Amino acid sequence: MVTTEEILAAAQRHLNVDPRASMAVLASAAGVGRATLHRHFASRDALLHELGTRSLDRWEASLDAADPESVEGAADSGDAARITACLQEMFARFLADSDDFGFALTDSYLTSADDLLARSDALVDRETHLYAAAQRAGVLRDDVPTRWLGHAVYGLLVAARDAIRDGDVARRDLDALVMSTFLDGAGPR
Amino acid sequence: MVTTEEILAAAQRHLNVDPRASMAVLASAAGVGRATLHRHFASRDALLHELGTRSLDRWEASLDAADPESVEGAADSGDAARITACLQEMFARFLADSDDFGFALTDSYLTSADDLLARSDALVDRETHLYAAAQRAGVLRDDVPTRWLGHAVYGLLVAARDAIRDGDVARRDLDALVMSTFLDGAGPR
DNA sequence: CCAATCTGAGACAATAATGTCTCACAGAGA
DNA sequence: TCTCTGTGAGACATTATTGTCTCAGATTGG
Repeated sequence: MVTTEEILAAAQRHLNVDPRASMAVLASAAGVGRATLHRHFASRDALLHELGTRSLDRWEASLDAADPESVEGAADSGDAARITACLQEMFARFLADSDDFGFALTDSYLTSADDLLARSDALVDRETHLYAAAQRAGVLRDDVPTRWLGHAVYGLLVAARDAIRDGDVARRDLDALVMSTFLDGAGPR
Repeated sequence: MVTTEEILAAAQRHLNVDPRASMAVLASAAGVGRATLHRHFASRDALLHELGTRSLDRWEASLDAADPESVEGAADSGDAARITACLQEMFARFLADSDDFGFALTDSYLTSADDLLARSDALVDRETHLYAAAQRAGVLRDDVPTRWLGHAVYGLLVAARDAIRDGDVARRDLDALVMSTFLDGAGPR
């Protein structure tokens, strides 16, 4: 028996490649009849909305894991090592999510529903606060807009997903690679 | 009168937001009747294919501008400054393309047609050679896979597009910001 | 003014997708 | 064996999309 989770995973995987995939295609991609797919999700919109919700849930959990409140405290006390560890943890979770959940942060079904969009904005704000704290603590450079850091992280996540997809980077190296590229860049050591 | 170029630009802009946009939507997005849209592009596939071709043309032109052959030569002679300038030029062109053309590098209509996919692969290889030369010349770190550098650049282009879209970075600062983030990272200066 | 050209609106048939439904059937458990 | 639940296949009406076509009106250029 195919679980709802498996259907969602298959759907996301497939929608990443072909955003126009129909319910019939999504059903067979999940190894399930079209009727069964409709038993899990009344409509295509419902499926997309659930996919968006799951993505935001993961994102939120990753932010929780980074524990922004304690980061704020650490920023005040200048505990750079603590903040670096938080960032590392958060990145690792982002990467893990993009692993087994696909990668839906900016995908189209996120920007379609207002409630998802609002939630997404709120999470962006939370994450931005974290980067701002990191800047104050001297962990991240403060000569660039704080929000740029968030975009750069997102971009590196895209890079990580693509690199794994193409087999250009081993999964076990990915966390360190992303963190190192983010902090140190690609210039000579 | 609306030119084919304007139609393509509008279509790309719209498809970036909603990949499922119908011909009717694309037509009105371009401020044009549906019949007129079909006069420019016989089918939806034809439109998508043209969009993909244009993207690859731009990409190729940017690679040409970076003049990889001379980069190869510079790598051998260790002319780091020359290579850095090539990278800078190429990035600037990439960013300019994402400006007025949208941003279609990995979009779905690229991966659908075999000829576009093959061309894309060839361009990836060319670009990879450039990064490899940069690594040999000591302009880019050589402790990471060469292909990772390409993915990282692409990710930063995504970041740049999003940052501009959200108004988080001024356009005039973008080139330097992307270059600096790529080479130096986001860690403290 | 006039002709040639291009346009948008919309009719049209063909096709694809959606959502609902029924039904036969397989497997699990009593 | 006998339910019982869930499944896949597929029929079905509805709607959306596609691609083609015609036609009246606007624009352009002579």
